Amino acid sequence: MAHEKNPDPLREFHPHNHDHCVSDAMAAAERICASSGARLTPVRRRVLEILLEGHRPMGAYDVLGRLDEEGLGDKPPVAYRALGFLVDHGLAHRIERLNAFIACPHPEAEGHGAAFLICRGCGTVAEVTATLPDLPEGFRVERTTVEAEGLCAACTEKAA
Amino acid sequence: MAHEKNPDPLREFHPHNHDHCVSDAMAAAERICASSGARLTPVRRRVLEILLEGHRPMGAYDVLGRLDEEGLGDKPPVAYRALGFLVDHGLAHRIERLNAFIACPHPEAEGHGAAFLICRGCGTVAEVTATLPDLPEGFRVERTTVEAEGLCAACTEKAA
DNA sequence: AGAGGCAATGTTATCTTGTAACAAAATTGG
DNA sequence: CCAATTTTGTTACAAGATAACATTGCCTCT
Repeated sequence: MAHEKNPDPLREFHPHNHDHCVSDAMAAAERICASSGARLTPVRRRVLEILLEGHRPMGAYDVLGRLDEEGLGDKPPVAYRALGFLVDHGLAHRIERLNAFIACPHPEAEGHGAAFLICRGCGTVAEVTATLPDLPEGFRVERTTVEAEGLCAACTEKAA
Repeated sequence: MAHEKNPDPLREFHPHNHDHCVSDAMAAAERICASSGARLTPVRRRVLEILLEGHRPMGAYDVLGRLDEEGLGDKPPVAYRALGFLVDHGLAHRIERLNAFIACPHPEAEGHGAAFLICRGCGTVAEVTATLPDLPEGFRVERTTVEAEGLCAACTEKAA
């Protein structure tokens, strides 16, 4: 078999075949856009690749810098629009604590409540699924932001 | 007895005696600072009052505007420093999705995981306690951000 | 009281992040 | 092909946040 259905939820914190992540996620993005009719235009596709290759949260202006190097645009709305598209379609997430964006490693599994583990040592962010516990009744939740900052295993050891 | 230990967790969304919230929270803040040796200086105290009176998330510049009206300062660091102090001491919280700050209604109950319900209809924010579900092992969580955006009961009715 | 140290404030300037608004081009659907 | 819609290009700014350094006030020790 080619790869597991449910890989290590913290693989972001370990060495792993990252090209694999990139190609898998790009293929998933193509499928998602094809089936929903959304248009994965060149800039949008490239921004997704940049996020995937970066493999860490990137600010909108970091992304814009990359686009500029490649002649794909140098004005803020270029980056913000592409990032907005990716977030709207579940292909990327915004990390509120960091004012940054990260590619979604498994966009086809969406609908789940995503949560993010942010290592303050190495800056790595892992996306995990975490259903919120019961909140009080009488409030209709539409979207959640769940982010946990702390230390990954490797950085915990280094700090000890 | 003067008041309940555990009032309606969603009281933010209902009419309630708000002066009561303010005086209770200010008294709690005084106690917390006194016992920890932190100094609740005039600007810090006034910023906390402003947040409590506003009773909703306020941007740093909203707060600064109020301070300016009162001759307490007109430069960004004045507001950011006071807000930073309040957040560090658990007297206020930062709402990441809104780039805004809100007073903590029950600062003496801290240590809990706070979560915020943000109504996109009326802009009201309620703080509730919510313990995060089990995240994967191997990551030491130090701080969490849990924010849920949606509609409160009143705004849900209005929209129907 | 005076001196030294530290916490808090005052101020300047700048940096980062994000968006409104409108014109031009490309794509889609009839 | 034409019209409608979406996407892109661009200008200009709004909003949010902090670095750095000077100054003031507060506490403590002798």
